[in-house]
Amino acid sequence: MIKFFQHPHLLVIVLLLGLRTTCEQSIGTKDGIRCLEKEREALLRFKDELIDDYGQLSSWGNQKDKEECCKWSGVLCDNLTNHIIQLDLHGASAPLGGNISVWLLEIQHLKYLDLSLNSFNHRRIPQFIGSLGKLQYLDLSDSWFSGEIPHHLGNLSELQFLGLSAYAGMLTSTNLDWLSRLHSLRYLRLSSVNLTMATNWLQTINKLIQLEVLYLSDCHLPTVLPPSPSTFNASNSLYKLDLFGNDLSSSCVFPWLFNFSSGLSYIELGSNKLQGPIPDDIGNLLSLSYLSLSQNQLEGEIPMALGNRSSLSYLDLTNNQLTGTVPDLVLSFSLKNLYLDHNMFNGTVTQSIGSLYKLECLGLHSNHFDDIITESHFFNLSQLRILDLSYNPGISFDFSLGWNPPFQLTEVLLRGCKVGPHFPTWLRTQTRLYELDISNAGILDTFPDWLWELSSNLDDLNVSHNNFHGVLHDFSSKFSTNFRTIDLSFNHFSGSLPILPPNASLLDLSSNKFAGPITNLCNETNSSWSYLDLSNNLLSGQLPDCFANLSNLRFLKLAHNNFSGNIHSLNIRFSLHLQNNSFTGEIPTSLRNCTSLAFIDLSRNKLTGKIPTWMGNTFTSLVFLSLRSNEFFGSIPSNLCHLSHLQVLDFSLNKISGAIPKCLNNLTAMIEVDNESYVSSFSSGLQSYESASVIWKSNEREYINTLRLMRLIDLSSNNLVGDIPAEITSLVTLVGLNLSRNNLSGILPASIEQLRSLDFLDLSRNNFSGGIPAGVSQLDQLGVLDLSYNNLSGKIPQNIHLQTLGASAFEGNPDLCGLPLNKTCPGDEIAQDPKIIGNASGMKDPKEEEDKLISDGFYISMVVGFVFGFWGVCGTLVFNNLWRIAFFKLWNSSMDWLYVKIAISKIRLKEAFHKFMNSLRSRFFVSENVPKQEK
DNA sequence: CATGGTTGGG
Repeated sequence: MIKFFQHPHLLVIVLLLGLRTTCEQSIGTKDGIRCLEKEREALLRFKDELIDDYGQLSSWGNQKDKEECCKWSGVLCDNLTNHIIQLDLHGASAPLGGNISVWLLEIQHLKYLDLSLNSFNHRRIPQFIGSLGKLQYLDLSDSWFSGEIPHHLGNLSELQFLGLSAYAGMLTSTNLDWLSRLHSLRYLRLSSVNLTMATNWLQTINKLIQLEVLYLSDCHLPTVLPPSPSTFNASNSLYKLDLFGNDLSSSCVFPWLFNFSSGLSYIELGSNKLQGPIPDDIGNLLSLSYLSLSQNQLEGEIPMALGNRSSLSYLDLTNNQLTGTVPDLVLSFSLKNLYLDHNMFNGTVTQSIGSLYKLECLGLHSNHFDDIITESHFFNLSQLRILDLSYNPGISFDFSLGWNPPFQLTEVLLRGCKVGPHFPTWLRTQTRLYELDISNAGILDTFPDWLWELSSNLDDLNVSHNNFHGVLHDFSSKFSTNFRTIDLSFNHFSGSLPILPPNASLLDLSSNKFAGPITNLCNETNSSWSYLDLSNNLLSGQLPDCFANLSNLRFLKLAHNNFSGNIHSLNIRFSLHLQNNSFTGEIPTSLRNCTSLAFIDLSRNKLTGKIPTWMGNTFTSLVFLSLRSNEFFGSIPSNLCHLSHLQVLDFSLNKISGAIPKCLNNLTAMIEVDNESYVSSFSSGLQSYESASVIWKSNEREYINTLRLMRLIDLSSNNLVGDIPAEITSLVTLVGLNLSRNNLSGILPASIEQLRSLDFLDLSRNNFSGGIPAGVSQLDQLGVLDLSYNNLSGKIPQNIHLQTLGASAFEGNPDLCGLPLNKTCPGDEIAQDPKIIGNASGMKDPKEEEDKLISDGFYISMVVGFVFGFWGVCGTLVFNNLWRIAFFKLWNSSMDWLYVKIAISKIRLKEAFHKFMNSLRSRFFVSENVPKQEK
């Protein structure tokens, strides 16, 4: 009662309602109107507090012609009593907002209430909904409610259907006791409700003995031990169970699962932490038609008990560590979908698959199957639509030249299989294709012209990493209007650049032998193009004017060609790579409009002029800026210090003069561990296309994954004067600093010891004087130090790490003394300990030199970055083929690099880390070419 | 029965 008085408006409403009820005959129609006046009144008041931007409730009103509320949209009245029994106000196409008024309580006979897919702006679910005691159906899913689910819903004892799924854990329930009172519940959906604290979830579910359908995906369910069989009282009616994405273990899930009688027909357990073998008991689930155990850590073979059951039509075991052959017995004739991708299966699976005459989708991607596939394998598979045999290096094909397959495929994915040497002619019969990937498939052939006109639905075409040669003819009039991606990269295509589909978004023609000008790019208005990579070809001439019209272009990569002339009229959103061409003139002012650029590489051209001051104010998201090896002059504008996301600044090999700006400490990305701008580009997926070449310790290398950890300032080989501003030493995450080959002078700042992440420090060939600050010996991540050819004096700090860097780091400073130089300081004894000093002559053995390419410190920090970065992006990649492939490529290249690194590393960390990396690698990308681990 | 959204339906 006290609570009641805290809400005086409730009192008023109840009094009003009471008055009406007594004054009114509830049954009987007036002028053929069935609608009960008090219910109409309540609905109008209910509507008053809603926001109906889309006019979903425009039929609700108090005008004379709208009197019949039983005809209002979403309203259903009972045929006999005329009471409103159903309100279907789901907002799939026209979401409602605002507030859910307590006037709803006046619709006391309501059995069905659907408010799903609306937009209630983080409001709480009203407690009073628990007072609509006649409700049998309640759906509040995905309506932007947030907070704790009110336990009052537990009063709805007639409820059979309850949908409360939420967006990304906006709703929580810390204790599910309220749920156990809903004895009539047949359907329950709490997907994405945060149930971290609901340790009683399993007990609660077990009390719902009428339950038929249960969705608990992405709920953060805590792992609990299943109840002991004596207390177990599970529903016999459950037939559909979805526990996707909960990190549940085998010991939690399986014992529980197998206590249900044989009625379960749909089991989704993907993305959990199921480990060990698939239990034989799975064979007791006699009604099983859908089983997904994907994305777990299951090992061992497919149990025979799963074998040949007439009901199974969908089996997904992808992304586990399953081994062995796939026995014929397991392959049920009723299977329509069979996904075994990313496991370690071997043997010949394909013969038995040939009898699965209902098969529509077959995924065997990334296994170790060994087989020669012939026409007879496919004889019965007339329903097949999707065929993915990618990354089974042991699979090859033997089809007769005129083979006419019994199926019409929509997806053909044969990446990394032995398809070649000739282009598979049977594809010519497949006229419904929308995705074709025959990349890296050993094809040595010319490109078949008919492919361009094969299917009007072709979306994605990837023939990269083969040996295609010859000229591509102009088939622009035959292009599929659906083209999204075309990847012809890493082949030997020659001749002039073909006319490209105007509606595609990703076009990669890089690493071929296309030659000559690219003026025919401008034949169309290519406003859909988002990614254009023509790098590593023999293209030349000036850039055509049309680039400014490519209004959606995020990536433009023209690097490593022979383009010349001025760069003009560009309109790029994210990444611009023009390095290694012969561009002349100044940085174009049109770049001022490209304010969202994150990567600019103009290195190795013949560009000139002053570095524009507007750059610092324009590119607020810039991460990478290289003007290396051009003919820029003038001083470094201090405006550049506004580039707070900048990680790589490379102005080396120019004619830049003046002093180093003191404000460099404003480059905050070089202070912070994680760069917001970079991380956001990473999570948007853009990053998976990005790479950048960095000169790292005299070697050019392509940084892809690890780029996000790189922090580099390279101003070497210019005409800079003055001293090193102490401000630069506040860039504490800086990994590389190269100021060599300038005319810098003064003493080295003592605060240099703050640069604890520094792996590479080159100050050689300047006029620095004074002593080497003792703090340099604190830089224990340093892999390369070069202070040679200055006027430094005094004693080299005696520190084991510094001395192992070699004498060459200090030579050319006549007044320096002490180890590792051969020159003893005045008054010092010669006290060499060969074990510590090693080769004091300054000569390093080549192996050691290689080791320092990337020092241990950078390598460790990469691991840290990897752990954080990888997981964030992996989930989105797994399901998007394009990104997945791109990422996979990057992954492999970075892994190769790591293995090289590890092989030559002398650190103890090696073993532990190696295990860790291997477990990751085998879990997610069980793939070929895993280098042997060193003992 | 109840799978669509400003997000996955694996």
